[in-house]
Amino acid sequence: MERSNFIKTIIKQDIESGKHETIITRYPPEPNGYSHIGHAMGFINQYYLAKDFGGYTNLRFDDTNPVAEDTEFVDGIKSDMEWLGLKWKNLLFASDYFEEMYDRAVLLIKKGKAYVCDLNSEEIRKYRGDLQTPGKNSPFKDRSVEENLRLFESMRNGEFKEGTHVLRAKIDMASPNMNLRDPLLYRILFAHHHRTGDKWCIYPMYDYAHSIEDAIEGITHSVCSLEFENHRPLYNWVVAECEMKHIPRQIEYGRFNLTNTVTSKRFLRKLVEEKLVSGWDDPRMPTILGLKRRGFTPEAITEFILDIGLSKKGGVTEYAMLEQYLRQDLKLKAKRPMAVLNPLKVVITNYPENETEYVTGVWNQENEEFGSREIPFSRVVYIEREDFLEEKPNKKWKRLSLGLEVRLRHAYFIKCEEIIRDNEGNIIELRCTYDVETKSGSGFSERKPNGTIHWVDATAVKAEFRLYDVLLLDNGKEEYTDRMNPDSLKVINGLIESSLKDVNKYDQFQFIRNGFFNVDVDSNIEEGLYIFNRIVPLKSAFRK
RNA sequence: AGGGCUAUGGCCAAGCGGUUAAGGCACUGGACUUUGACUCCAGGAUCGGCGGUUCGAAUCCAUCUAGCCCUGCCA
Repeated sequence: MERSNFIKTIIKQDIESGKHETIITRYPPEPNGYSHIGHAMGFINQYYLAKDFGGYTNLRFDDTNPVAEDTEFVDGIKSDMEWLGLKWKNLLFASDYFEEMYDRAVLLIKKGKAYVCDLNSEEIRKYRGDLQTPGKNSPFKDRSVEENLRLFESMRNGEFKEGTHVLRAKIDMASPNMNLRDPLLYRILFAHHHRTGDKWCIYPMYDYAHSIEDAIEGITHSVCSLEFENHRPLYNWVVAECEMKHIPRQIEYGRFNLTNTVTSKRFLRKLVEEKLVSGWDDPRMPTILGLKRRGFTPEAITEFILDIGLSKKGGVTEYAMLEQYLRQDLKLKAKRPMAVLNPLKVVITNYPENETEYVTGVWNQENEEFGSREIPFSRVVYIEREDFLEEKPNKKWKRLSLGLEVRLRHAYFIKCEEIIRDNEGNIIELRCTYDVETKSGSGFSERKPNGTIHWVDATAVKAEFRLYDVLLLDNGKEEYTDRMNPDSLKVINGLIESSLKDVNKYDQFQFIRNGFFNVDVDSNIEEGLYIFNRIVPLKSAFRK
């Protein structure tokens, strides 16, 4: 069924009524940090909202506050968006419009709609009143147009210190909407801008700048998050009073949240700075950098975001949903080799010594394009420790136990005959026998094994597995700091089948019965250092 | 003299006056299975509460309740 949401409904109506022919949206990040999955939702939605109707999206950096912004983030955000596979029509910057914004501000002054205010920030706050009390007019509100013009030019020319003067819209100090109590339009900032350098020392505020940017670009639907609802009257005021030809429409939707993780910029930075994670690209981070390194795919993320939908109700989506979209996407894309994370040696006593045969394993039975590989099989193999229990615990146990028979996937049935222990009683080896009649593919059907387990042979290669879990626990605590999952990363050493010797970084696999993994960038294949990130475990109906 | 917004099954979310109230995720059964995976079948809501309008309301009106946002020279 076609996805539907309230914004698409609005757009559809606007097209049917002839209000718009081409739909133009924009993704307006501020280049002051790394993007995360919440930002991805923003761009993905902006992109498809336009694309679904044959329109396009602009990527526009909202660089109106030089104090926080930097080119490093511009480049980072661009590459994040490219990785997601989203294409913008125009790459733009708010700073491209500084001159026009200035001219429009002069127009506002001439119309008597804006004035230079000499109050300092504390005074402005006092004059603004509060939620219950109306504000008072600034004593500078009634300056003459000429004086305002002169003062504003002096601001631009750097004749005043920071904080001494601002340009304000003349609206209504008694408005119940705080945003309309003569909001600031320009402030003085002697800061070096990453694109305009030192050309300007006055910078427009968001509400003023954003409206003009949208209008200049002909944005038809300026989609933003809920917290800007109260700003919409100001947005419309600026567009109207600045006499912009094109009138964009701002529409707000509920921002996306995910359980068991954070997208708070402040907290993410804290994680990095306090080394609670290895960096902005730590595979546990919800940053695009982190998701990429973890092995998440742009396709899964996009489908997930699009399926969540858009509404005016800000909700929290369960992390399990994202996981399932990953599995679905990777299912046919990944080969399905075998890896044993926690090896237990098995000696097949009735298999001839010094002999090796090869068994055929299809890479992915649901995607024949991958073909198959030949897996060496001989007297010694390794199985997963947890696939063996001395006694079958219950009728549902589908693994190996003493006296029981299981199939080694792609190979033979083996039967456990004896357990070898060390001095402390730990199981260190299993002695089994195999049945040559039961070879995989032979059509043997005389009896059923107690299950099928994965294994690796003696030529297996050592590998490190990094098993990730959610960053935050649901423990009822308020503070993120108190919700940190101590087990968000477990590193274990195991074995991968030797056919995986020539993998490449970022290659994705489904290790049979263990989950989806990718090759971490920390790997050094040439030197035999194999590191795998668990992208997501397989679902499991197994219960103790 | 506060204002704005939201409320549909555990989560997300369609629905726009007449439908047995879509779908996805989760969960529970069951089938299948050389991955306890995948796949397949089956299972659950009367729509925040109370009134009203209407032949008919999740959809319109009123009111109540709950939650979120707004008093940066941030965006």
